[in-house]
Parts: sequence; C-alpha cells; structure tokens
Amino acid sequence: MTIKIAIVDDNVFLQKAVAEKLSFFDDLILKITAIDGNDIQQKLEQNKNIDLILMDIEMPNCNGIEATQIIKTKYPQIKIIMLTVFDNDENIFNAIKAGADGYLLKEVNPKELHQGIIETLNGGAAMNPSIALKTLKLLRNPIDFEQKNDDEIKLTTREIEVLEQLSKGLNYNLIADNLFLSPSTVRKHIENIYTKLQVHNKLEAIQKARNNNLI
Amino acid sequence: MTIKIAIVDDNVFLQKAVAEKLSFFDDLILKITAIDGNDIQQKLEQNKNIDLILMDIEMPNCNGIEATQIIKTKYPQIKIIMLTVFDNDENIFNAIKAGADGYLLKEVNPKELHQGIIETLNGGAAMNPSIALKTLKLLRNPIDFEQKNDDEIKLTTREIEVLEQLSKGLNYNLIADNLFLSPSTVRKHIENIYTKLQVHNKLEAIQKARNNNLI
DNA sequence: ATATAAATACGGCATATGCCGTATTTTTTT
DNA sequence: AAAAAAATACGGCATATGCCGTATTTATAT
Repeated sequence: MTIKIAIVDDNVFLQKAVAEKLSFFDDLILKITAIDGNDIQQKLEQNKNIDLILMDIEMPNCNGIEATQIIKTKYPQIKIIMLTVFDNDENIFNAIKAGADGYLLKEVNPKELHQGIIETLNGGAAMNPSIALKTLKLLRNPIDFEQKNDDEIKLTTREIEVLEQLSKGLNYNLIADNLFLSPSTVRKHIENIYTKLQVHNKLEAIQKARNNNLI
Repeated sequence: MTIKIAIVDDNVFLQKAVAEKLSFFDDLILKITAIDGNDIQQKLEQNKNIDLILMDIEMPNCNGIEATQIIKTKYPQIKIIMLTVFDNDENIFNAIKAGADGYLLKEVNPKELHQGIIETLNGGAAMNPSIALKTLKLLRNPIDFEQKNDDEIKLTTREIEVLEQLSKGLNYNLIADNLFLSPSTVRKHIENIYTKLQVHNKLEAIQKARNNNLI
C-alpha cells in the first residue's frame, strides 16, 4: 500500500527538493504541499487521509512546532517528522514536546529519508528507531521544562480538590461522597472548572490542569 | 476545626508513642488506629471522615506502600504521611510514587510532627513545605523507574491506535473518523481494551496503559 | 488447510457526563 | 456595611459512555 505524504515548507524550492527525494520511491506518494501551519491544517480538513507529514519549523504565521501540537491532538494517527536545517536543542525539545515522531535535517539523502519514513510508520522514530522512540516517550510527559502559564488560570481550592479526585478516575458520585458534598454541587464545580479551563470533558481538564501545575 | 488523624502501625508501643505526641495538641484528634494496610482500609470503609493518616511502612499482610497506593486512589482527599524508622531511598521513592504527601522519621518530636501535619493539610509537604511538594510532583509522574509489568498485558496494534486517540481526549466518533472505522468498531475495540486492562472507563485505561508503557 | 486471533460492525440498554438555568448561604474583599 | 467571590444545591435535557450479545471477514499461526 502506498504511503500518503504531506510536505509543509514556506520555501517552495526546498519543498521541491524534498519532493524530488520522495519521487525515487514508488511506495511514497505526495498528496499535499502547504506553505505554513495554517495552510496544512486547512488542507487536512479537506482530506485527513494522510499517513505522514514532513514539517519545517521556521515558518511565518503558524510555525512547525505550533502546527505539530495542534495536528497531533486532532489527528493522533498522523505521524509527523520535523524536517529542518537547524538542530538546536530548543527546537528539538519543543518539537518532541509538541508530539513530533521524528526529527531529521534537510540535508538527509533520499534513501535515509525513505528509511526514516518507513521506520516512523512502523512505530519507530526517524533518527534511530527503537531507542530514539524511548527517548521521546521519556521526554514527553516529563516534568514540564520551564513552560509558562499563558493566561494565569485560577481555580479555587475546592475546584482543585474536585479536579484531583477527577484525575484519579472517580465518578461524580464517588467524589461527592469523598468530599461530603451533594453530587449536584460536584457537577456544578466541574462545570465551572471546564469553563475556566475552556475544556469540555474530564480528560482535557486533567491534561490542561497538569500542564499548568494546578494538580 | 479539629483535624481527624489515623495511625497505622503494627507495633502497638510505637502506636502509643505517636498517639502521645499528638495528645499535646488539641486541634488534633486521633480517630482511628490500625495495625496494617488491610486493617486501615476496612476501618476507612466504616468511616472515611479522616483528614490525615500517619502510616508506617514495614508491616505484615499489607505494607504501608501498598496501602498508600490504594487509599490515595480511592480517597484522594486524605493526606498520608509516612512515619517510619528507615529512610532508605527505595522506601522514599516508592512512597512518593504511591502518592504519599510526606515522609517523616519516627524520632520526630511532637512539635515537628504537629507542624508537618498542619503543613501537609495546607497543601505543603511534611519535610520542607513548598519546595518538597515540588519535588514530589516532579518525581510522581516521571519516567517510570524500573517498574515491571505485573501480568504482561498485550494489546493489539489496532487497540493501541485507538487507545492513543482516546488519550488525546477524542470521543468515539472522532476516533472512528480519524481511523476510517465505524463508531461501532471503535466502541468494540474500547470494550476489548477495558476487558484486557481490567478497567471500566477512559481515564483508568489511559493511566494503566501509561504505567505499562503501552502508550 | 485449518484452527486461532484480530478487525470489522450492529443493536439495545442503563448510567454517566456535559451543559443550561436558577437560587441560597457562606466567606472574603473592598 | 456593602459588594463580590466561593460554595452549596436542584432540575432538566441531549449526548456520550460502558456493557451486553451477536456476526462476518481478514489475517496469522500451527
């Protein structure tokens, strides 16, 4: 089965250079080209039937890190390899944190690129298969490295207590029981929490709360 | 308001020694004494209205680490301070991992113990308030340190794909959409996942999967 | 080749969840 | 003392979730 690829790069020449590298292999088919993060998102909404994205980092409007973050949340099944000229630590860390499945330099030769794509789709990572993947997993959750609270979200003490219980997988009734509250009250607290965090279900609330060190 | 305390220790003499330390302070009231992990669990089922547990580690039947793990999942609002004679790394790490809110040595004097209890209930940690709490939070999620898979849980490739999507907070329909499946199929996969992991909702599934490095 | 496992898919049912509005009491701030 | 914020609580409604049974088609092993 052929592998459906997308390329995201603001430089059309480099875009073509990458496309040419792909053209050597007939198990790869270039389905989408986009010039920035917004562009690829729009095109994915038209056609999400993509296996893997080769993503540049430095781009106007919506850069590769932001785009990766968003796409990985919305379409977790799509693999993303960062393809960039720079390999500075900050970019790598941020890319990994955003959920990238690999990180290659633009100077990569066609064969290595092909290899990296295959490996990634087989559940490895582009750069050193199994071991590299472990690194990603370790670095993913971790110990937020100096991320700042965007908008200073404030939850009340009670709300945090409720959220903590929620994060253990307890349902509304058990939480009410534990905190000696009526289930109605628990539900109202959770409703307020969702509004404050701008989320719409348990999981998102917990994730956002963790990211902001609220729990 | 008085603080409701439980003591868990298999040595009745040490139990009484701790109780005496508490007796100096009339904002503390000893509500429960138990001689091991099972005992305290039973007694909590009778009366969960407890603010904080002072927990020994070395105990027959169900030790303090196991008990902490279970109690912290079932009653996240109850604070637990480990009170033990040993302070070896393994115990400390395991206790933290199990969810302990603090760690004190039995030789602690009454005033320090009281202080530690108050600090813990105010959202700090018994041993060095704010900084110590951060340490706990950092060490909690982390990079599983050499934990073994208990029973070798096996999920199929498809099941893992579904679980990954689930862990992003997507609902059944979105997952079906992303994987080009019928919602019915997604639901069936999730049903099977729950059975294999022996859990009963999204959150538990994700947590268990993470603990076993399945996702 | 032929059992076994995996992937696909439907229907039904009870409960949980997410969202809306409203309202009272308590606590905290100004 | 007055105003604002937090905590408590109910009812209703649409949808999502969890659980059950069943069934067919594809892969994967033995």
